[in-house]
This record gives sequence, C-alpha cells and structure tokens, in this order.
Amino acid sequence: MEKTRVLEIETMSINKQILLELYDRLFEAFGPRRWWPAESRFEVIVGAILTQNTAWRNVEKSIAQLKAKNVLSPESIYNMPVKELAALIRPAGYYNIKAERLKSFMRFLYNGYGGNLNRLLGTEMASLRKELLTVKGVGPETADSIILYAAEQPSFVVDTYTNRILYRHHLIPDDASYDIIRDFFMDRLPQNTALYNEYHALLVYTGKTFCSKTKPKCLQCPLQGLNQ
DNA sequence: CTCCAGGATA
DNA sequence: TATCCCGGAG
Repeated sequence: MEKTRVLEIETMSINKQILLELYDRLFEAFGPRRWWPAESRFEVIVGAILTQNTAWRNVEKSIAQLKAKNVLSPESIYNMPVKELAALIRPAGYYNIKAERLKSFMRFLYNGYGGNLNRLLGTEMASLRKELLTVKGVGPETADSIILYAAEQPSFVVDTYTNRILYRHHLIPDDASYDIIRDFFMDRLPQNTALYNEYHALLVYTGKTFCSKTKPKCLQCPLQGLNQ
C-alpha cells in the first residue's frame, strides 16, 4: 500500500476520535438540547424555511401567528394568498421571499406527493435530499434540517457555526464547501439520526454561546484545546 | 451598529 | 464573487 494512502487512513481514524471527543465534550457540558422545538413535522418544515439567516425567537413569533390564525397546515398555506402569508410571518424577516418559499414548498408537496407529507418524508434519504433541493428556497441546510428533524433520517446538518467551529479547530480548511463539511461528519460518524440531531443542536448552542464570529469566548469554551 | 437554525440571483 | 432580502435583539 502507498504511504500517502496509509496516512489518509490514519488521519481519518484520528479525526473520527476527535469528532467523538468534540461531541462528548459538548454533551457533557450542555446536555441534550431537545431539538427540534415543534409540535409537528410540518411545523419543523415551516420553521426550517423561516429561520434562514434569522434568529429563532423571531421565527417563534411567526409560527405563533400562523397557529393563532389556524393556518399552520399544508392546505391552508397552499391556498392562502401570498400577501396574507407574508403579513403573518413578518416577524421572521425577509417575509416576502419566505412567503414565496413556503408557497413553492407547498406546490412541490401537492404536485409531487398529492399533499401527502408522510409520503414525501418517507422517501429514501438520498432521493429525498435531491427532491428537496429542487424546491426554490430550499438550499442544503434547509433540506438537511427537514430530512433530519422532520423525516428523522440521518442527514448531517451544516451551518455557519459548524463551519466556524471546525475551522477554528483546524479540522477543515477555511473555504470548505457545505457538502465537504457534511461528508466530513458522515464519513466518520455512525449514520444515526439521534446522534446527528444532538450533534447539530450542540454545535449551534456552542456557536452562539462561545464561538461567536467576533469576540469568541475560547477560554471558557468546553472545546478549548481540542485538536491543539 | 452587528448578528441571526440561508438562499437566489447576476 | 457581491448583493439583496428584512425584522428584532443586544
């Protein structure tokens, strides 16, 4: 066997251990995050679209308004005028674009799956991901959030925090793409929905609390010293 | 002022 | 690659 190949395998093995240690440190420090906070799988999907580049607390206001009007359902949103929908989700920001995105998702759901959410979410993971990525307004992070937290299938969710934390611990290069980072986890961790669920939630909590873009609190971070 | 469970467009 | 979308909290 070539020497470079041997080194690749050793690096892979070391990084596996680091990813497990990373998880263990965070879980030990913070415990289970109980994601995704939603009452239904449909609510997860709506939340996943509304939370794009938006603080969750603002999404909660929008979800609450949809519930108050009793329109948090595929058929209601499918049939609702887009302007009316935009007004209801206003607190989430980007409300015109997000209203269009919710509508486009519902058209996708009705056109391809007869409005049957179970049928969509029951699709095998790789196919489901490709399908979701055809929806205008659903990018890789939103697709993986839907797969992991609504369909409960093991697709690792990557976000800005994931990127930053791995980069700061020298596990990925500065310019690593979404799919490279996703594969970095999925090639080294067991394909386990509960693990991916908790892992992403812990990374987000850590990113917010310690690994902020400016003024990170490295000295107090549970990941201090990980991978040198 | 910056930042936030991003994605589309030119 | 840069710009736009946008309210709300710190």
